[in-house]
Amino acid sequence: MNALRSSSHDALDPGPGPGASSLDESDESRIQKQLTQAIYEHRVRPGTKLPEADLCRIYGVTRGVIRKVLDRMATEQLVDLVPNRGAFVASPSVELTRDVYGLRRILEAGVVRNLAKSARHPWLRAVRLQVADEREANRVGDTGRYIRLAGKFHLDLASATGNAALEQHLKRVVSQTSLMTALYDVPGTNTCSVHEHLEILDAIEAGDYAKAEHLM
Amino acid sequence: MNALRSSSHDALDPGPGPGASSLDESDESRIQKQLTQAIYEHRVRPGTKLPEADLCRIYGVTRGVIRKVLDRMATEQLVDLVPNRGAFVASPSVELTRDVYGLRRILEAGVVRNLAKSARHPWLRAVRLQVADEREANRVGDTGRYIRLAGKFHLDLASATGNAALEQHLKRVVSQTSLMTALYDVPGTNTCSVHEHLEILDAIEAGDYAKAEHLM
DNA sequence: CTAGAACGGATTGTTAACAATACATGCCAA
DNA sequence: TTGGCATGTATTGTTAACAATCCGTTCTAG
Repeated sequence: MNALRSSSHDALDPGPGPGASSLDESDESRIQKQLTQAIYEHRVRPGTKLPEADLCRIYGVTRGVIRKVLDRMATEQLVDLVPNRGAFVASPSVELTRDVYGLRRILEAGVVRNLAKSARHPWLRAVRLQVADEREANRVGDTGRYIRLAGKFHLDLASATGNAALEQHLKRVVSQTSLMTALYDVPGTNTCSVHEHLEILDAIEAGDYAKAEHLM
Repeated sequence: MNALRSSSHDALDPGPGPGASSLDESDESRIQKQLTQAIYEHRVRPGTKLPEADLCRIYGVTRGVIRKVLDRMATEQLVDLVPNRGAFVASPSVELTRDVYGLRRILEAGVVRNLAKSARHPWLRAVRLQVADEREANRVGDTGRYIRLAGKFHLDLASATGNAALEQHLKRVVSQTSLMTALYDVPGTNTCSVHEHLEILDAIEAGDYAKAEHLM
């Protein structure tokens, strides 16, 4: 039996929640976002097969659209595309994991250094509130929400630099990172604790960018 | 008249040179490499239209293949894909140019820092020889070869770190950079001189990584 | 009982025809 | 002349049918 068929409210379907996506968005980007988020939030495990027909039914589109989305996500290394076998949620090797974490350190350090250039940080207040949400989600046990917010924290910092290219590349790396935690982390441990996030914000506010860079 | 039709040995066709690509490579990746290189070497200017039918004739494949390649290159921001209008060689804005150069600095600094971890650099000899080629290409006026080698220099350094993810992301950024020099550089200036490349290698060999990082 | 070949169903890959959109040309009126 | 409008052509976007491949099952021989 296929994992994707096993339930009617499917792991890939975000449901018609209140925070619906914008309506003029193309099918392709909408589906790609939903699928990416499903992988990101560990709702589908690495190695899970993603059959075209199932995705077509779930998202109500034709195979052409699904195929394009899968191809794009393959270039982002979020899915493995095996010829004549289909698409699978990617299972990054340990070597790639090491490399991506190394790259992530480089990018995050770059973020902090860029933030150090500006004296004022008007976004700090909003991010602090979000970290509070993050803590709450973690306390309640809403892992999907927690993972999403924990990732968004880093992307918000990148966004605060105003460097769109940096933000884009970090986004890709953060997505990959989530796959790797799904594979190699012991379930109990939290790789990136709420407390550490608060410490980072404190260091930035205090102007201690060296400390912030180290905490990353 | 279309720029792509204007000549029989087309700017996009690398010709059956001696250094042919491997034969078991898929059409898609082969064509993507050739098109990317054509853009990278400034054989097609930013804004040039890339009609599907022409590309089909040039590379001898069907529209499906071309379409997939163009879509992938659009995600890399090497081409702009305008709905119902077609594909154009990308024309990055000045803001994006600023951002990408900022990101490139971050990545190149990361490369040098990673290189600083290892005491010996057996690849240095080979890269020095390549820089000699680079100088020769520049002297003779073979701009295509010169641009290619100048870019390869940076990618070789990234490759020497052994971090595949870092190398991949830098590759993307370097490709974009080439588009930007085509747009915003005065023709005479060389953004990245051969002399600077030699200085960087000297700094690395001397163990002065701070200097190498600064030169980048 | 096991290994291997053969078959059938299911899934992916490709193509060619069709639909939709945009662009150029020519026409008409002000 | 010039601006707007209609028409025909060229180009892009989509779909559905077809082809190729793989996987699970069954049958057979050793």
